[in-house]
Amino acid sequence: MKLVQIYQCLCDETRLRLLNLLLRGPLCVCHFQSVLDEPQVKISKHLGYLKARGLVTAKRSGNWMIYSLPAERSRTVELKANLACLQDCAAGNALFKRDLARLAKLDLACAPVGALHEKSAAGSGCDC
Amino acid sequence: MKLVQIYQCLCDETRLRLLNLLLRGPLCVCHFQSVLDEPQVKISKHLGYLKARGLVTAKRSGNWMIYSLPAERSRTVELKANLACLQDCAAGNALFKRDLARLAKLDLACAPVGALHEKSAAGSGCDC
DNA sequence: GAACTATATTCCGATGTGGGAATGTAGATA
DNA sequence: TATCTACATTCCCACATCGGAATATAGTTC
Repeated sequence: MKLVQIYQCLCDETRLRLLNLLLRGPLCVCHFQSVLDEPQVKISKHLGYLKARGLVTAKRSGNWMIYSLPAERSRTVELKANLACLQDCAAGNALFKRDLARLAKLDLACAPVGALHEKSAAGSGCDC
Repeated sequence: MKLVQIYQCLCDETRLRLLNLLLRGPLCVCHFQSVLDEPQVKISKHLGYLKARGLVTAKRSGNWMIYSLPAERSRTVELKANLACLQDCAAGNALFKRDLARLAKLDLACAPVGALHEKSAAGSGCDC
């Protein structure tokens, strides 16, 4: 992946917010919708943009699509550096912090950490 | 300056090359033209784009326009972090390294470090 | 002032992007 | 099988961007 393509992925605020959340771990689309409070088509298209360029991966789990950052070991040096930089910058940004706070609440209400939408989990799915 | 605006400035290869050179110090447009080997209008427009968004500053010196990065102290945390990240990434990139090598040759042939196009300098201008 | 140099701007076309409304689809559930 | 849920895709429009050709401008030199 070329460096400029990484920046092209980072040059939209919605995508920055998605990546900021993904830095905390895998998430399904309904989490993004709930945290960002944006229309489904907008979220889905930006996730598709990131996926087409290799900045995120997706796997299906029942009705849900779980998005993740590529595995640490498979990230290029440039991607590692820029994701780390994004995380640093987001730490001082009100909007990004608000998103993380909302995510934390969702995690409590809707999916235990590490068991996103697993059938074996307590609930019958995602009510977020 | 918002974080996303920084990334918008970084999402074009020509602009990345310009900034990579500026990380070494101030330069005039003819240096950029010579190093990048791109048309004058292309260089000038991308410099204008960066200037309009505060990523570079410009001052006139005779016929020449000298472009610089904003003073270290006036850079936001986000800009500092991303310029440092860019410099790291560029260090491992063939094109950016080639640009720097070309710049080094120009510096020898055409302008002593720190005396870019100064009238008090030896030559009568820039022959790059 | 005329000519020249270095750079910026304008005009134009091609292309990409972002957003929303509507529709399609894969899998689960009844 | 029919329906429902979660998500993706298509179609469309508005708009920004990129690039080059041509032109304009600021400052220098003769």
